[in-house]
Amino acid sequence: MGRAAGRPTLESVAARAGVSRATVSRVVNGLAVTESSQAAVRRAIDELGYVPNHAARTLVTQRTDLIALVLPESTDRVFSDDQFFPGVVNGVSQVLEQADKQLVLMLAGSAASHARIERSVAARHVDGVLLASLHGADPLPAALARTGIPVVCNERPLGSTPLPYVGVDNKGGAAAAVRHLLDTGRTRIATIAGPQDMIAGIDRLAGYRSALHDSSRRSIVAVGDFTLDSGVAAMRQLLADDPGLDAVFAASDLMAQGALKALRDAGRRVPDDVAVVGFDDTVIARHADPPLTTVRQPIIQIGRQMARQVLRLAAGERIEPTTTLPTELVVRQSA
Amino acid sequence: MGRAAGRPTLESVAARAGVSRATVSRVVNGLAVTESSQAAVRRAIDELGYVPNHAARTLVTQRTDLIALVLPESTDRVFSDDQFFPGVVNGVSQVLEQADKQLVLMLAGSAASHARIERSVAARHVDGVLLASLHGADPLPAALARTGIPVVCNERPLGSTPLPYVGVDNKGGAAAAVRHLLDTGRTRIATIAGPQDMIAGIDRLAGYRSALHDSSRRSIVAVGDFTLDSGVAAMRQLLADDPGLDAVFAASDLMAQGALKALRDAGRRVPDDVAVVGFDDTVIARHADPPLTTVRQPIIQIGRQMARQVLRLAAGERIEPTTTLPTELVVRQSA
DNA sequence: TCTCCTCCTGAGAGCGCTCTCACACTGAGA
DNA sequence: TCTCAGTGTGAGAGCGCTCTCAGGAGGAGA
Repeated sequence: MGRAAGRPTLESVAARAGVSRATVSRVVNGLAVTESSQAAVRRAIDELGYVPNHAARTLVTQRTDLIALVLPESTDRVFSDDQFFPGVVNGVSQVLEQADKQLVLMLAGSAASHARIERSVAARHVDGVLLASLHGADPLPAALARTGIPVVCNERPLGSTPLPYVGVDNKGGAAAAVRHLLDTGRTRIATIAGPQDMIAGIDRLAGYRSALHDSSRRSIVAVGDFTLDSGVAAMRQLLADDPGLDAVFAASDLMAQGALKALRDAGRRVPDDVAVVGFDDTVIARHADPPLTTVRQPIIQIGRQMARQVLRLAAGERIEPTTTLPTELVVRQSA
Repeated sequence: MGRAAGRPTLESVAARAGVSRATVSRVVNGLAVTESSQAAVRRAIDELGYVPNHAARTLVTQRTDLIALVLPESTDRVFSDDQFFPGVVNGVSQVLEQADKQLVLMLAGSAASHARIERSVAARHVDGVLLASLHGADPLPAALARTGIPVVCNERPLGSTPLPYVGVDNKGGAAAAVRHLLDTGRTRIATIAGPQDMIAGIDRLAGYRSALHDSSRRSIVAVGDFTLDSGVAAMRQLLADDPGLDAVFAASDLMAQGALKALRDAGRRVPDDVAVVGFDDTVIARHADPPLTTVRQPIIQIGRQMARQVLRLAAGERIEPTTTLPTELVVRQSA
């Protein structure tokens, strides 16, 4: 081999094909070139096994072909609770793969990692950022927005920074759940709400309230934090507050599962004594005992749509800043 | 501002601090420099908000500071089943964060993504690769090994390519589970094995067999694929094969949960009629009904150790190619 | 005072790519 | 035959950094 050690470069391909570096670059990037040089270059590329040097390209184009997915939950909780993040990762990764971008995962558990992410984004190590699971007080969205890099959130960010987001119809889904309970003859319908510093928590409670309000029933509310244990605790609380309740809408499947457990412990039968509806439609719901009636949200679609939006922004296109995906009631045996 | 538009460069910092580019570079990289230039440079960096350009640095150093985590499961299944991957991601990300590396997530579902990953790795877009959840026939490990890039696997890869790996004591854990069942007076102990093209499936079955063999009991085996549904099916099969069995060791918590369901459906009480032991100690185990006795594997540790090993390799250090982490029996109510 | 060694510093090359710009070449129209 | 578009191509600069190498300053030893 005449060439020096190491990977082949544009230069060596050009030499072999008998053209200039610029022409090889054109072929690689799909620009206009005569049939004959095209063929010569392609052959040289194959023979040499040439692959463009990503860093060199980034240096001049200012594109990194990297998209960050930032999960600002505490590192320990991110993946352990429900199936939401995995689903989002899945959807995101499908779209990025098609666009030939890579997914950089950043877990923003500690303050230190917060700072690190900000630095990394500000330094344009990535072309865009996907931000999931926002809490109310989180300063990260605003900080990232200030860097001027495209940011797309999962759910409408609380606080004053307007950022494009992809959400689901939490309110409509919750209302549909409550209406289902009303339609099946339930009269004292409680809810286990999610954390009130997250949109999913806030809007699902609002949906519950509005549907109940329409039927002039009174609301019975306990608040959890989307975890199973909090669902157990909240259900106990509700039973203590109103032993006569005959239905409960939980703002997550995990909390619904906790409710099932607490109800079983309290000797209530589901759905005979108390009907239970969850939210999310994760695997948990299908495998619960009894299988859970729940509100499905299209998790993978959320990921896909977030990725599509951030790619459009990164490409300089304008986008509709708000996407709301539909939710759908899935009736199983618990209600 | 005197400087041109865009982010500050080494050049502009140097100008402001009244030193050369080389000196600024030394400060940034922590090399020897006099106190006074040190201070001047640091001030200039602060005032300008300078952050090194990653691409430019990569171009010359040949380091990308990126580590890939490749999950070669089918894209749909990766995250949906158990809590294994999330845990690994968590551990990996903790270590990478400390080392100031970024995590690139690559889901290798389709053949196309396989090819894309190989190309990306061969082109040295990453400094190292972490390979999780290998199946027997997977050609990816060998292909990646050929690129000369550091690769660390989760579990000993099947096939002829010797690669460094971080595994757990599957055999010992399974044996401990079976011994516990024997010690508590069980005599007809079945197993729901995992897929036999994965080390975790193979070794856990081997552990079951060896412990049983030592006590000269006969083995009763059904094979699942680590999913809940397969656990249900396998348990039904086992009950049909041997209605008198009084214990079952499942090679994953998810399959154990499936077994619980099938046992309940068949009217058997757990642990009174049939004792059940799982493997993994995921959240599922704690929340099962009854709470699952299971073999804990230190999932986060696996991730951490994999990351540490790949970083060492990437730094040119030699490593012990094999790490086996201990497993531990956690006794709850199901056995 | 002179030499030698040590330590810090700056100049400059070069990493592999893209992209502008000017030039050559073709064929159409005058 | 000459001009003028129009098209493809090559030369060369430059992206922002690291790193080698030579030179200059300062102190120690003769």
